[in-house]
Amino acid sequence: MGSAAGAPTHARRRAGRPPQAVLSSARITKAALKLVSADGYKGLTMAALAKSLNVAPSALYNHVRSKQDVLLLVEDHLMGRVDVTAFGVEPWAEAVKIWAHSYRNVFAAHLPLIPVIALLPVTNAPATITMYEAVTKGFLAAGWPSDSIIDAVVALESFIYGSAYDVNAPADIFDAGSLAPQAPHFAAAVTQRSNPGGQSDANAAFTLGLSAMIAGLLATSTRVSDTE
Amino acid sequence: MGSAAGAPTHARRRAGRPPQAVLSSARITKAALKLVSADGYKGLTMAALAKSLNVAPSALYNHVRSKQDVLLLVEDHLMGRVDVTAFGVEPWAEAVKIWAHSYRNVFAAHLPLIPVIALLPVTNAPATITMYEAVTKGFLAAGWPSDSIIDAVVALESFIYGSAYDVNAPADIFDAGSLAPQAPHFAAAVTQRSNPGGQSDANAAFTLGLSAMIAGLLATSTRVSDTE
DNA sequence: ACCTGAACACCGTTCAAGT
DNA sequence: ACCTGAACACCGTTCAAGT
Repeated sequence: MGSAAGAPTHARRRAGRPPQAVLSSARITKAALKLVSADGYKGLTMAALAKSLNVAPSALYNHVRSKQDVLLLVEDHLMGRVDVTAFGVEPWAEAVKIWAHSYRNVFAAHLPLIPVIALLPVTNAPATITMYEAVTKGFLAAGWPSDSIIDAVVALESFIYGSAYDVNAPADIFDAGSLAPQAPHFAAAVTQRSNPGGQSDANAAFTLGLSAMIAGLLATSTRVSDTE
Repeated sequence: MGSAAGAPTHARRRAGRPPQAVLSSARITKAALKLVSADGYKGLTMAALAKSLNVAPSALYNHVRSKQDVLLLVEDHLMGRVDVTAFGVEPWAEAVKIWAHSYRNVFAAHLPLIPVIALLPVTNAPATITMYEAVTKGFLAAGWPSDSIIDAVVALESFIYGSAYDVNAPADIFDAGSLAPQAPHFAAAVTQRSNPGGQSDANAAFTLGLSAMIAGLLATSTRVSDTE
């Protein structure tokens, strides 16, 4: 699909025309990702996107209905980078860990997409649907009852989205400053955190929470069979 | 604190002046909340905020450095609505559930504040620090080792933030549409979800994930004593 | 069908000038 | 110290006009 995106389909037009700027969803997605890589999401404006594609901003609206549509294109592209290969190969708990780590790491670098993933229907997001299909099959193979799979996946995803934010939290996010004397137990707990500051904090909390949720899901589930 | 916000402190000025529009953090917070209640976060602009306070937009910048500061004021105010009263009264697991439900429900109605909570330091956010102090004391009372309390709280919060988004997801978010035939297992799991569509889905996933994480934290913790 | 150019209705923020 | 008024540098989006 989309393989002929670069091929002009109007060869019957007479020659001698100025070269046509052939826009497409694929080219828009690629250009958007390049802008984000260079300048972050503040650099992803419709004007900048159009400029990078050598068209007028209004030309974009022949291919997307809104900037939200552009974000959905980028989101779906990135969902293809989430590693689902462990499902059906590794034991369920291990596969979930690999998937969750990959999922969090991909979107920790794309925080503005989290509301897009969390709130927009998956319709016309093929890579996202493919990801969910692989995950569902992994749960089914582990004997998960099918009426609770989506709830379990949603719970895990909720934790993953929140954890993606946490990756980007500054090291001093829990520094109470001058108000520390009024919250002595909290301030002490922050100080006594295993390795306070830095990204290792986010990893410690993520690993702890993920292990806990996986263990809890295993304990409360009514799975029929198990590949572990 | 802030009790004299409405009282003019320049009584020595001679009379006969036009009435002064006394701005303050408290008045800005209240006006911002009112705008959000009326129109949502799209209605919270610096211009609208200024208008509702009968000042020029530029006047706001004598009290806040940016719109982010306004959002932080609102966030801290709302954090005071999170119910922490169960800590030290109910058993730990029950107290966490009450706190988590309250926390999620407060911010499900204020999604744009989630990046603010997740990424901005708690310095000068007194209600937020007060909330963390109560939670920390609840964990300590349940025998939680102090070097793992913050990680556990961060893990729970990450899940809460993601779940707040999920409350606002449309009922058809997992409708694959025309792509359903390419993801048969996923589409079937969506159909077989206990009560597909509506907000009860979000509640089912939230309850499942929260129970799992609490059970998992209890199982893997090295708590010394326990009030349960 | 797809693009251009101009315009529209906004944003958050700055700053000289007032009192 | 705190406010006004004007301006700045943007945004996303629309639409008549072209080819």
